[in-house]
Amino acid sequence: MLDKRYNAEEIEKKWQKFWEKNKLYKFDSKSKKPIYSIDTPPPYASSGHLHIGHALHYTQFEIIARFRRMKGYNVHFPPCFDNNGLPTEKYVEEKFKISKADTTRAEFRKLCLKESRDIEKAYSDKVFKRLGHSYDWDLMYTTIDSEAQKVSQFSFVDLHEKGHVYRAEEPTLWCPHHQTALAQAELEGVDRNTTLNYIYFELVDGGKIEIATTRPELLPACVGIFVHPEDKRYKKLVGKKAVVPLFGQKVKIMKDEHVDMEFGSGIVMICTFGDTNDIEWWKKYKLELKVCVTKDGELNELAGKYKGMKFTEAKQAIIGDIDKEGLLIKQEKLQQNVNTCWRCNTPVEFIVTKQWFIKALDFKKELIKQGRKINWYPDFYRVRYEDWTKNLGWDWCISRQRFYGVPMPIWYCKDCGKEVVAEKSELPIDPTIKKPSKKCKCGSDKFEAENDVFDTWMTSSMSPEISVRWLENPKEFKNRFPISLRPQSHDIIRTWAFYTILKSYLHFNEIPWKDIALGTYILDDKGKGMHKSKGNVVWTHEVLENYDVDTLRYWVGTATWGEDLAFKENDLIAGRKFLTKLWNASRFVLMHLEGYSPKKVELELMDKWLLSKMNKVIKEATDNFMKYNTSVSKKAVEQFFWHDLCDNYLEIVKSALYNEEDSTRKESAKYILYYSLLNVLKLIAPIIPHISEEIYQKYYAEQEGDKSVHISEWPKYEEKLIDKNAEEIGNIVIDVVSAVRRYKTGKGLSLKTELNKLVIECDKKLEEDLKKTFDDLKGTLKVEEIEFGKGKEKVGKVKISIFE
RNA sequence: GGGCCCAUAGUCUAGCGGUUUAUGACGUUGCCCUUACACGGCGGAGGUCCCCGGUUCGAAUCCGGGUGGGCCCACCA
Repeated sequence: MLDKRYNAEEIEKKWQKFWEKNKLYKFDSKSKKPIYSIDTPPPYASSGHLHIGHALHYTQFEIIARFRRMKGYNVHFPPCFDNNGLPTEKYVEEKFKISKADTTRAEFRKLCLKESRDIEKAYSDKVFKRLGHSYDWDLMYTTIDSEAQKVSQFSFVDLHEKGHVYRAEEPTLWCPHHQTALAQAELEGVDRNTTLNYIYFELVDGGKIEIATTRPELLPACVGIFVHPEDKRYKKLVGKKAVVPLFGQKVKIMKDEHVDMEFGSGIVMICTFGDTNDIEWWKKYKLELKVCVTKDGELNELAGKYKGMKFTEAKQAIIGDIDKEGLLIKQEKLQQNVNTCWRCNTPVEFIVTKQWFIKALDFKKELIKQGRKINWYPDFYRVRYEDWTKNLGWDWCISRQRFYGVPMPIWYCKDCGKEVVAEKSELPIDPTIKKPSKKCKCGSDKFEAENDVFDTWMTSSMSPEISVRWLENPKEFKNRFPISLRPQSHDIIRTWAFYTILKSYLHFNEIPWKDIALGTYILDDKGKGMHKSKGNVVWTHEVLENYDVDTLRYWVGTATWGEDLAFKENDLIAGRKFLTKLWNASRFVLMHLEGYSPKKVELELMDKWLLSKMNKVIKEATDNFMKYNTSVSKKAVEQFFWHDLCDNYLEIVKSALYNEEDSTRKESAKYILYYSLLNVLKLIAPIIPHISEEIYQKYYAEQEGDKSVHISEWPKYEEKLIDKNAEEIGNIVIDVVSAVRRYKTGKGLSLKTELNKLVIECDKKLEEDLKKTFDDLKGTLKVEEIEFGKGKEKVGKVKISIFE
């Protein structure tokens, strides 16, 4: 039978090995069961990445996988890693103190790949397996695998054929640190203080105007000036020309309603490019293009003597010179929110480069419609998706000037300049290594390979297709798409969710998944986001040094999907206590069930009471798991187990169980104990799989004939076992028990103190049924005699009197 | 500036129109070694259910308006 203490470490390892060895969680492609597939988020395979928040989020949907498996689904649950992206590249650069400029693309990629393989192994063993996650490891994929690359490139080629991609020379969001183009979704706003400089511009025909700017370093690229059409102060300026200080170019003054008369002097200068507004007006009024910045964030020859200076340096130098010329009027402090690269927080610039785009703006309406076909949990996050989609301002820029990533399968003809996109059949391909299979249409066979790689989301947005092997098995794919569930975190709705929905729409005119569930977002104990840079990160392995895996998982079970949760170590204690209670109660129950096999028997009233409650709990737990309300489900089970089963039912049947003689009471109690503990184990197994497996294996596995509790059948709700009458009588019994306990405790008496007589006064209609529970009551309360009569103290629906 | 979410005892949380004199846990406190569990049991104390209006016979629960927090987005050159 069960040991006196639950030895977590040993038991966790034992069953993890058992599950792995028996391939318990293997997806069965031949099974007739309905499929439940999960589009697992590929975690970054870069070191020091997975903190307690990841353990929380990944375990959260792992619980769902376990539930669905028991509920009779053929669960398709692949593990995966994202090793294709800037984090890996940056990490390798830092670790080996090299930059992508010092090495060849092939060499660099090799280093990246090795690094991520090591980390994947470490994460698999030390995080995911350790947490008891039930992936089918044979389904593992990573985003740099050739299959993933193939899907990613295939997607590009397919969309190119469909006319949904284009290459354009456009002002593009640019990260001067990473030296690459970015997508709108990769921006992060950062508040900062800056200086608003008021500068004089001289007018060509005499006089001067005042312009306020935060970016004086862009003066060399100034191509126009705007005032508001209704602004009385400046109406007469429209059509005139002004001279840009220091740089001398003459620019036209124009009018546009977008000018804010209240801000600064009410006159705006346009530089190519300081912000999105500049781009808008540049396009609208077909202004000249003047580029004064380089790709690494310096000024170029257009800036004359300021050439080679970094922006901040140039800003100071230029303002200094303007001041010297007596053109600086005043300076004001200004709170500003600048868009920065989300990975390095460097403010982004707009640089005109040739980049590849996937069309998104044309499909806004359809994408919102697609979003509405998907079930969002919680539902309100759909609004966030719709807001993002509605407000999109740019098509998706997918080319990145980086090394480590999926190569773009394109060449350019050296003679006619036309682009040649790879054939679907030759994917995956690295155009820098292989040449096109055909000549260019112009007859030339000289090509230049595209050196860019895809935006990492180009691959991530295909995770449903990769995970269910779209290209490997297109026939099967049709049956498996859309996927059942996308679990993800809410901060990447605008990227991962959006791009995935977009891709699935463009390729298949289909939604990628039926459900999308937003996991719990972790905060530190003070309610702030966890960031390595803030030093407030809690690591999973640290927590596991002091707490068992199931204790941690129990805590995960209390988290609500879609809400934020502050990590407080104290909250883990509840789980630890629960495990102890479950262990001890199981010891008690199994002790009495030794050698027992369930047989149908006549049930007593209190048995029916428990059965009725149990069925309600089964229904509640099941319904809530179906809706991803893990915590509600868990709470219901816990309540039933701890209070109804342990505190009340076990105490009530205890005297019968310890009675040496076999009795019908003992038999019916055993029958109830058998099923109530079995069902509790099953209902809680998805959340705390190790301890429930241990208890199950010690007794139930043989009785029930299942290899493991985790592939056993989920408890069925039986409406015919809901018994309102038994519940009413049972609740009265519990009230009476509680009152007598209160009486004894109030007098400082032990609960086993014997009492002489208990008198109950109740509705005559209830007497007959209540009488049936007198034997249970006598045993539980150690009372000699119970009778109906006048009661003194009101206890719920009845009155009682106690005689010592 | 726009959108979304949240607000319940010292802390976390359930309830989301009447079944509630608001649930459970952590913490706190008194009693009890009760043939599973003292890592426990039985009790107790602890709450203007953020504020102001409204709807209703009835509001923690619905509506409107505040206040405070969080998140997402936009943005002023």
